[in-house]
Amino acid sequence: MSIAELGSIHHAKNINLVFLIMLDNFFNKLSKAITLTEADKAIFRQHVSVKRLRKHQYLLQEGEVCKSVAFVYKGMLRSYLVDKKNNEHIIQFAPEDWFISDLNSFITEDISNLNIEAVEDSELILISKAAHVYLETAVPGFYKFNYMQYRGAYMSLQKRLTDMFMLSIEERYTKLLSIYPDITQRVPQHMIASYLGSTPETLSRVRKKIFVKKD
Amino acid sequence: MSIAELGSIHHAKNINLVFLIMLDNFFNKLSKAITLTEADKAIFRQHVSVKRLRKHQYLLQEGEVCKSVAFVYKGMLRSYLVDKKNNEHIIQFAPEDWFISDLNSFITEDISNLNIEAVEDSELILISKAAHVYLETAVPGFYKFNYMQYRGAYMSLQKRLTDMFMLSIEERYTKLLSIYPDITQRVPQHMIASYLGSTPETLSRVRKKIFVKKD
DNA sequence: AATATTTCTTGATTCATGTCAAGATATTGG
DNA sequence: CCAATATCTTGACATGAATCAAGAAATATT
Repeated sequence: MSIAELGSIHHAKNINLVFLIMLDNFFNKLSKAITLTEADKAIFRQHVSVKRLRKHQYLLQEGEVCKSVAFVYKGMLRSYLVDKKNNEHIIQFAPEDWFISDLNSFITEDISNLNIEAVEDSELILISKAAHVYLETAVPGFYKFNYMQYRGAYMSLQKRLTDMFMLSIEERYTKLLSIYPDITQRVPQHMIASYLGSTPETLSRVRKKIFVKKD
Repeated sequence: MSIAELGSIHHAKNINLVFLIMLDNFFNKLSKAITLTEADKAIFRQHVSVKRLRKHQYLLQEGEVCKSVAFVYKGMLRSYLVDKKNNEHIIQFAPEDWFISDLNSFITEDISNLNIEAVEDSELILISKAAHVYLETAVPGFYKFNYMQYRGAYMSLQKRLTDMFMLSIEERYTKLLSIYPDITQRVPQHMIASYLGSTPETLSRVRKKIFVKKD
């Protein structure tokens, strides 16, 4: 649903207000890294759209091309892969203020093997490929933002791979608990297990062990 | 050794020539993604240095801050971590035409937990932190190059994590063989095992199994 | 060429974690 | 509020890969 469409339906005023509030969050996120002028914000307003997803609905299913980058205003999404044995492997969680997409598919326009699904009812701001390309030239700060975003994402992923190599499941779990207590509480444990590269049973046993320790 | 220093020692002409040849490789690498003017190249010549490393020498040892990004002109480096049990875990190989550093330490200037070591006698072009910052503004194309470099590195790492989740050691090994036959031949097998998140013994058995299949 | 060092292979054993199954608990929807 | 569904726990067992150890092969060093 683009802003143009929003303007044409009932209660346009309220819905526009919601749209503007959502965008404010988005601008705040960008403003932590770059400076945005009012003119910049106006350009964004014309080039992004919003989308609502109920729990279990998909933003992207494997086999499709990833057509947009999503900024999560409300709710939470997850991206995951399904292997030959039908096991899910979670790549990323994206709660409020995070971005999510299949960058590879988005850039190359190849078919994605990733699923991106709402873990909760969610509200998103979407930036299409065309908009993304346009915005990077129209708003130079956005180019800079993405530069830092990619660099940061690379460094985080490096850390995650390091943890996979260096830490036991127990250590990885307690680390996740301390860094993202929020996510670990909002998401079923079997998804945490999947994110950590383990199984629900094993994580359950790890938790039992941790809680015995603390008593 | 900076170009200025190079100019002041014996056989300056020859050494300068080597320096220029090394830089040409570096410029070719950049030119695959961006356009470099002669003026740009001149700026680079003034802000990068060269370094030779004999096999087993370090570019970076854990506990130090990563002070430069290295472009490998000749030879090969590896970056790796050492865990509590003194096992090495290889993060990256960097043969000719690749870059290597601990990006995290380089950016944040925090102490690195990574070791970067020459696997073969190597010749490098080094870009210091100050030079890197300067070059990104003095040569806008370099900023753009790094944008793409980080984005690409992120996508590659995503694939590697995916492979760790989805593929067996055997599959990961054959995939590595097909994508980087070069690296797998130049490096001892126990390092390949480490890169794949396995042990020398297990990789040896995997290879045996693969070769039996092919007969 | 000879010796030392590194690398690779193979067997025996151990161990962590996955798998399967069943029941308990919690959550959601009519 | 009850039924249906999803989630979590626990036990028994299987299995893949790590570990330990020793010898073979290859490579480097003098």
